[in-house]
Amino acid sequence: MNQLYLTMRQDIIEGRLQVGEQLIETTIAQRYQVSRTPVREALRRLEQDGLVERSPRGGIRVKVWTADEMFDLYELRIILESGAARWAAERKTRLDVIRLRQTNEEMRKLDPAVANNLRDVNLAFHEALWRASHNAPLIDTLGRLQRQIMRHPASTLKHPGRWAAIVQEHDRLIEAIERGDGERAANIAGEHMTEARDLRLANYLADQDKPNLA
Amino acid sequence: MNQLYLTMRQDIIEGRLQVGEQLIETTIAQRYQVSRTPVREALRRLEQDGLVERSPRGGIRVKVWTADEMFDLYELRIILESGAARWAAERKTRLDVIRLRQTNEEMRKLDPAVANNLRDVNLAFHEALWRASHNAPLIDTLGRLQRQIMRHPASTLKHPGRWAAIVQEHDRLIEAIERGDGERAANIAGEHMTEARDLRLANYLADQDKPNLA
DNA sequence: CTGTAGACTTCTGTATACAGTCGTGTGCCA
DNA sequence: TGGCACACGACTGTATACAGAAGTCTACAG
Repeated sequence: MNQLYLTMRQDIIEGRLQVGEQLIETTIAQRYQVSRTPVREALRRLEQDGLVERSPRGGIRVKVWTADEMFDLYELRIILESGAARWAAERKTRLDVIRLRQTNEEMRKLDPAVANNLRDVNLAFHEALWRASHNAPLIDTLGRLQRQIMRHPASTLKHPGRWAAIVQEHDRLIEAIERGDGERAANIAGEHMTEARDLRLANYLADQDKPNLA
Repeated sequence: MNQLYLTMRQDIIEGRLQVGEQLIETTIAQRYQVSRTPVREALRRLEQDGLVERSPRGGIRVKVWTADEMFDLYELRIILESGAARWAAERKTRLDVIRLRQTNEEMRKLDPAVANNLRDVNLAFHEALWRASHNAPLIDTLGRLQRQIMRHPASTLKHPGRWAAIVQEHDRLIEAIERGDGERAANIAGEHMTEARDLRLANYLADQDKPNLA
């Protein structure tokens, strides 16, 4: 919908708008060659996305996440992905299963050493999972969360052996969903996200000293 | 912050803006005696709150919830409240426990037959619980969800015996949290919300024929 | 040298005007 | 009489101008 909103969101996610940067409406307007009106709208939406925040002094800045906050985001995501998996097992359609399979097969074909779309295709799998839950507010919430988490480089996918492990876990998850075993699906999804959290946080803590990556 | 946003949100929650009503910017602007600019901002924020939605034709309407969607909202809330209770048990401070106790004692003192602030004080208890989880994204998400659910009259609190039962369940929940028993706290909270869901949906379905309440 | 007051600068909030798009209705032609 | 085209109207998206709040800097006085 809003072109500027999408552009700015991408610019934040991909780091072109620096963390902590003061976002002054007139400056942003000049930068993107539009007037203040669309800038305001974009900023409001980004604020509700949790990608920018108002400082007490009234200014708006690109949100800085501490390690603690990243941990909280992942904790939340763990229970939401578990829930999504459980409901997917209960509510899936045949089309949902096909979509999951197809996306995971795409993932299997990729060579993590050379592919540069690991994050996108992995996200596609999770979106397929969310969708299979057939719970709109849940899908919406997971999307929001994902955008906040995506603010950070997804280097964990390049860890040696990680990609293959992910594809295998996805296999097990699909199988549980197809069998309608909600409990097992929830467990697998929970463990899956817990591993992602631990890897990510190890990464994050290691990067704490390199300010430009944080 | 935004006065108009808050006013409109309240007007939607309390039914002064009718469900399904077409929200045309200029009309709203006249109605609230402001210009279109703040109206646009308020509408965008309400849209992200899920209180209004764009129809494919481009118009914005006050969102209509089907029984299925209400069910989904509650399903989501059940797992989030469970999560909040679990983390509260793990992360609570002494102040959190005091707050929970105090709010529940306030609830105990009320006579559900005559009090007209049942919803507010019950909400205060749950907010205290969320807060005790010390997980900001979770608190944020629960608040958003609550606003969507609040769109509907909370008549379930007036069911005979329901209020006393709620206070007792809260007692058990507080005790589990204080003991640090996350598993038990999560279970109690989950059951608590499940009961709320079932009562609410029974109510909701019974009201389906009375269009003005739906 | 330090504290306070006042003005200037800067930013956000709001109003309004203008442009573009989309749907609908009417009129004309086949 | 039916279909197509053109025009008008209504609504949203965008730009810009104006107002008000708040912070800062400087100057003057104690």
